[in-house]
Amino acid sequence: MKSAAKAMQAEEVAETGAHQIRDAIREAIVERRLSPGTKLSESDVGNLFNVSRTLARAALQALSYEGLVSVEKNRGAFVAYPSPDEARQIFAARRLVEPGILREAATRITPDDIGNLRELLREEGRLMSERGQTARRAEIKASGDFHLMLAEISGNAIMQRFMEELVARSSLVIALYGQSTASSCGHSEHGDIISAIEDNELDRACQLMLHHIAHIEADLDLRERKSLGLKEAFEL
Amino acid sequence: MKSAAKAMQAEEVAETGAHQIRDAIREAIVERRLSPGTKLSESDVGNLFNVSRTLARAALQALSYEGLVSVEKNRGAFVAYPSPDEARQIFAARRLVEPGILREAATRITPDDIGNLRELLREEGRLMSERGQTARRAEIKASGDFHLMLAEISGNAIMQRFMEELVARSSLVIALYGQSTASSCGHSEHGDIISAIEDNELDRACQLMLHHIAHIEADLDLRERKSLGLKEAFEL
DNA sequence: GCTCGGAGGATTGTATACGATTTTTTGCGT
DNA sequence: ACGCAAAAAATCGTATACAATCCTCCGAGC
Repeated sequence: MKSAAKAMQAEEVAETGAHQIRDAIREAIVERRLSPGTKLSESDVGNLFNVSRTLARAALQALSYEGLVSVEKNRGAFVAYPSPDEARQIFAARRLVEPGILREAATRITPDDIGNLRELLREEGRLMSERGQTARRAEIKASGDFHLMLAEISGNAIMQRFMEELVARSSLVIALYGQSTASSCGHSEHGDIISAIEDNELDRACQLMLHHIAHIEADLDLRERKSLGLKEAFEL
Repeated sequence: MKSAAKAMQAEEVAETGAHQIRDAIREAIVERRLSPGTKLSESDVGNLFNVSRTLARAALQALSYEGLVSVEKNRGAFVAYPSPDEARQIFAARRLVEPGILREAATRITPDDIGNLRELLREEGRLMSERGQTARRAEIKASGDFHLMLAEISGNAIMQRFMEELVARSSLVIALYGQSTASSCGHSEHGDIISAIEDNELDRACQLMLHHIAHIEADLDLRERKSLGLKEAFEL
């Protein structure tokens, strides 16, 4: 999927250096190697990648447009810490757009695409059975890639980019509010959706997608954690 | 709408200076004072706003994330010149998300909101009957604001931001491919949609929205204009 | 002992400087 | 005159420098 996506999307912005840094940090965030709230100082980022603050800053700026990083004036950049309300909005957005993307994708899907999707699924399953951090991270990415691949198949680069943003932000939300340590994305549900598409049961596929998203959301505990950094943490 | 929108959205990024510049340029693009393809050199932008290239660059960068400006490596930034295919994708995206936004908005809409919408409509109508460039520009903005206000009412800041991007890019597309010099957005159709919402006829409202978008799109001539900058322009 | 205030350090905001790349111009040769 | 090549100008890419702001910590005062 990576090469295909890059190819059709045209390289657009480039911005040489900042691009790589942005992608590297985004990947770290999505794979949850960077936790929400972590400070990303411009100097540190610059030193880490051996570039000047100029580029580090540009990368952080870019990530803030995607909602993965929040920069506070004169205070610095932090890995985004989505509020429960933001989390709800992210999933509401996904419920709103994913059925539409699915419908669009279904009208253009080729046997090749289905092959690729099933391939991705197998990979996902394989990772699920493996142990270890790296496998867990790869699994997180793979489960998101399923949704992204559908967006890619839909042929609409704009919706694809939007979905990339939503999936990435979802990863943050799950990191923050997810309860089950299990897979972030019901694996079997992905397969069911593909099957429904194959069988040309569009409406059912959409229903499954909605259920799937609701499933992910149901695993969240979206109560305001007011950090209780006050004395409440010790009283009682 | 402006103050309400600002208030609920939280100021987020700030980035002080670049923010203003970005907004100013975006407004100029959306109101079509800047034509697609116009070069926006960093120095010129900087001089124009009396800031350094650093901030000018940041603003252009930001606009490129919104798809309003395309920056080409080592060549500079230009007001985006959406291809016919891009144009189709923009409207496909709108058809995909606007009904959903409308549904969401309908469940939360208050009498106050309806009042504001009707107010906006009256303003739009007033501008339509006026002559002159400034009136035309204000009308363009007002017709877009109708869609944006619905997104705002929906209460989903993420969808709202996405719609802002789509509406802005639509303006570029219409500037490039629009045929009728008339209003870019069927004025009466907006009113019909509000009425349908008021009457609680949700499905009809969505249908009207889809027709409305199709209407706008139908006014476009999306044939590849290969600029015919060659001799073809004079042969024959 | 606690609070308030200020010096010091750290970090961001913005400007400027310099090297790299592209575009334009100029001038030579044919 | 035309075309091509090299120099000049313009513009971007990145680094560095300086100013402004914020945070920390220490000391004076109550």
